[in-house]
Parts: sequence; structure tokens; C-alpha cells
Amino acid sequence: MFQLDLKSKRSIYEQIVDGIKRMIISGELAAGAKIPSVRELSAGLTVNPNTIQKAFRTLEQQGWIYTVPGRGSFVSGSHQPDPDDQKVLLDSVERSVKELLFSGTSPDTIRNFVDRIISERSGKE
Amino acid sequence: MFQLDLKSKRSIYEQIVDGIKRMIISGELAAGAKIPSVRELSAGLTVNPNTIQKAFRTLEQQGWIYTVPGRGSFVSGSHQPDPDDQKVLLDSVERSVKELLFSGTSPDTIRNFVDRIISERSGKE
Amino acid sequence: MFQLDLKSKRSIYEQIVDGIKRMIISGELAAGAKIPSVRELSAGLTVNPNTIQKAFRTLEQQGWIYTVPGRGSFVSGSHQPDPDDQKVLLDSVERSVKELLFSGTSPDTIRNFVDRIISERSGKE
Amino acid sequence: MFQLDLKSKRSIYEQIVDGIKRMIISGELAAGAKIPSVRELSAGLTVNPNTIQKAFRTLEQQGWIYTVPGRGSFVSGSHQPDPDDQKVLLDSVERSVKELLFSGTSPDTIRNFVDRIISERSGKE
DNA sequence: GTGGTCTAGACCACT
DNA sequence: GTGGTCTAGACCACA
Repeated sequence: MFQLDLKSKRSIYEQIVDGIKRMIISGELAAGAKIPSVRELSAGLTVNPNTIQKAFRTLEQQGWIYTVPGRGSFVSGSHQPDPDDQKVLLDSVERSVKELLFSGTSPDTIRNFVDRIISERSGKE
Repeated sequence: MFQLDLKSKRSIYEQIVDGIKRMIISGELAAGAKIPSVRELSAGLTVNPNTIQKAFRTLEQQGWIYTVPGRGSFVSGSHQPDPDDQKVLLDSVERSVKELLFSGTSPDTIRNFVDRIISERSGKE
Repeated sequence: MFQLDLKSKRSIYEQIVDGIKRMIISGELAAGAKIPSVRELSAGLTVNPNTIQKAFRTLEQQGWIYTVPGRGSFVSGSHQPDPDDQKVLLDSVERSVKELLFSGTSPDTIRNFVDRIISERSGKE
Repeated sequence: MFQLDLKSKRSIYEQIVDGIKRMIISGELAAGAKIPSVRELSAGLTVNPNTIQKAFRTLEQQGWIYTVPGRGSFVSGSHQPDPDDQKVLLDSVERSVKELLFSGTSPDTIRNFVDRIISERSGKE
């Protein structure tokens, strides 16, 4: 599963969104797979059910999962990203990379880091 | 200077923090340079002085600037990043890159994007 | 609880920081315990919520407490002092002791005073 | 002389007060000795003359120095401490020692530290 | 319910 | 002039 860090600045529902995204990306949750219910997650993470639901709602809006009332939530077959999402993500990468460079991280370290992420993922497909 | 987006999800003080970081990184604000006063920024951005001050406090804690009461705030000579900061930034890059890959952005697009950021910065020094 | 001295030179938020530190040190607030909410303290001490929040923010940065938005603030399990903190505290002791000696306080008075503080605390554990 | 730390949280005039006190305590400035003029200090420390004067005023009020108009300022022969001063200093020591203990500094370290300060001073007389 | 952000505006200490 | 503190009170996101 995934861990929550209550002391983190990221809000709990965001951490849950990230955690589920990560499980989908890693293949731990395959397309069409049933996602644990709100109740299960609420109990497993000792988190308020409302918080879980907010995370699900967010994932649904972003097209990662879909919900069948009365049956549960499932991983979307085809993740349809919002065209703006790519821009947001690239902006985030840009900001972080610039700050890393300024703080003294070497260009090669960054390039290798990115390459490693890319090759890990490529290996999986 | 920089623009504020009142509709953005990022809070105003965070946008100011980012904006000033960007000015320092780009060299627009050199080490030791005086940063516009709280009142000037407050008037210039039509934002409450308290909000500006909160941004300055954040920048000071992160070691980007230092403040001399009665004189003003100045860009730190040597930015001493918290050892944890690099980790946070790399995590952020990892999360974004993984999501970009999953959403269909090609590895080459990402690599080129990162290379462009790195070479832009290298060119400046 | 603790008292505020509005006439003191120490600012209100600093007195609150000190007061809560003292409660943690004395064991009145155990590790993991929930600290009264911003609103409760605000009402109890008749101080503006912003001022309480500033005290909490300071305590959080120094690692005494951690905050979970929507839940409240809690005493940190393990207080991880900044390595510089010890230096600051020792410097403060040095300055005060030197001034006491110069003003005529006898070495024995000071030694006894320090011993008393140490033995009080040791007795508690 | 002494150094100023513009980045310190202590205000500049307080640092000057501390610095001159330390010089008097250490014997670097003997009783009756003339203290450098406001202009000299202002130039030497690159600090606003008003700030120096505020420091002098404070020292005079606390009985450390006296000023002869037109001649300059001099170290008092007998420092007459305000009875409240001792209490303030002891309180400060208490707070710091308690925090040191709580943060894991050993009682012996503290005792030795205090003893060293005391013996350094005794040796001088 | 909780804390986080923001505005409006006052007052103080310091340079 | 500068930043620092504080109050009063609103609004929002989160649990």
C-alpha cells in the first residue's frame, strides 16, 4: 500500500491521491481493477471517510478512476489527461530543476536521475 | 517584476515566494541586493503587507534572503539549502515525470525539456 | 495553564512559545498529546487567533510540536533540536552568568542555583 | 573589539550593548576608561549614529557607563545593578538550562560549562 | 470542528 | 523610512 505522513505539509487527501496514482502507474492496480472501498481505506489508514471520498472525487475528475454506484471504484482503462495537466507538470519540473541547479546539484546528477526514472518505467512495459 | 494569479490554487504568498526565488535564480536580484520593501511590494502588487511579510519570512527561513529590521531585506550571499530540500525537489521531479510518462508524454520530450532548462542556465554563468 | 504579562518586553507570542515549551518540559503536555486548539487558546488567553498561530508556527519550526490541519496540533514524540540551538542556549547562559558574576553574585550562589534546577528535573524522571 | 551579526535576530543596538558589556566584564575596558566616541563606533561598525546612541543610553540607564557632555562616555567605577536585574538574569539562566536538559544535554556538561565560566573570571581578579 | 490565508489598519522599535 | 507585532474579523480547505 502506501504510507501517510501526518506531519507533511501536503494534505492528507493529496497524499492519498498521489498514493493511488502511484499504485496505478506502477501497475500494482491494473486497468479495470477494483480499488479498495472507502470504508476499507478509511479503516486501513485511520483517516476520516470524508477525506477518502474527497480523494476519490479528485481522481475521478482527473480521469484516473471511475465509480459505479453501489459496486465501487475502478481504475480507468484509458487515462484521458486534461491537456492543461501536461503544462502544469512540466512547469513543476521546470521550477524544481531550476532550484536544484541553483542550490548546487550538478546537471549530470539531474540528468541521470531523470534517465533512471524513465528507464525504470520503460522496463515495465 | 512578476505577476500574481489570484485564481491560481497556489496561495498568494507562495506565488510571491516563487517569484522572488525566480528573480534570484535568474540573477535579476544579485547576491546582497536589496529587495523592495514590504510596503513597496504591498503597493506594487496591491497585496496586504502581512502577506508580503509572510512570504519574506518563508524566504528567510529557507535561507534565500536575510532581513535587517529597519533597513530592509537582502539576498543572501550563499544560499545554504537544507539537506532535506534536495530530497523534496527530487521527489517532486520524480512524481511529475512519472505522471507525464504515464499520460503519454514521450521519454524524449521529457529529456529534451530537462536538457533545455539545464543549458539555459549553464549559458548564463 | 500559564499567565501572560502584557507589560513584559517579551512579545506575546514569545511568551506563549515559552509557556508551551515549559508545559512540555515539565511533562504537563506529554509526547503525542493534543495541544488546545488555536480557538481555545485564543479565547482562554483573550489573544487574537493570529497571535496564537504565530506561536504554533514557531514551535513547529523548532520541532516541539507538529500540526495536522483540520485535526489540531500535537506534541512531537522526539524533539529534534537544531544543532545550533544548543550553542545559542549555552551562549545565553554564558552571557547571563558573566553578568551575574560581574554584578556581584557569588559563584556559589550561581552554582547552587544551577544545581537546584538540574536536581529538580532529575527527580522527575 | 566585537563583531555585529546583521542577520542575527538580536537587534543591532542590543548587540552593541552586549559587546560593550563584555569588554567591560573582560577588563578590556577598565573602570574610568574612555569609551570610543559615537562617531568612531559609527564609522568602525558602519552603523547609524542613532543606533550607537541608543546603545549608550541603555548602558547609562543600567549604570554601566556615564557620560560627560562634551568629553565623552566612560566606564562606571562601581556598577550598581538594578535589584530586578539579578532576577531577570537568573530567570534567563533557568529557562536556558531547562531547555538544554530537555534537549538532551547532560547535567555534567552544563555544570562543567558553568564552572569554566566562573573559574575564568575568578582567575582574572 | 480544525488550521491556513488574507485583508484592513494600528502601534511600536529600530535605523 | 524600515520591519515586527497585534487586533478584528472574514473566508476557505480539510477532517
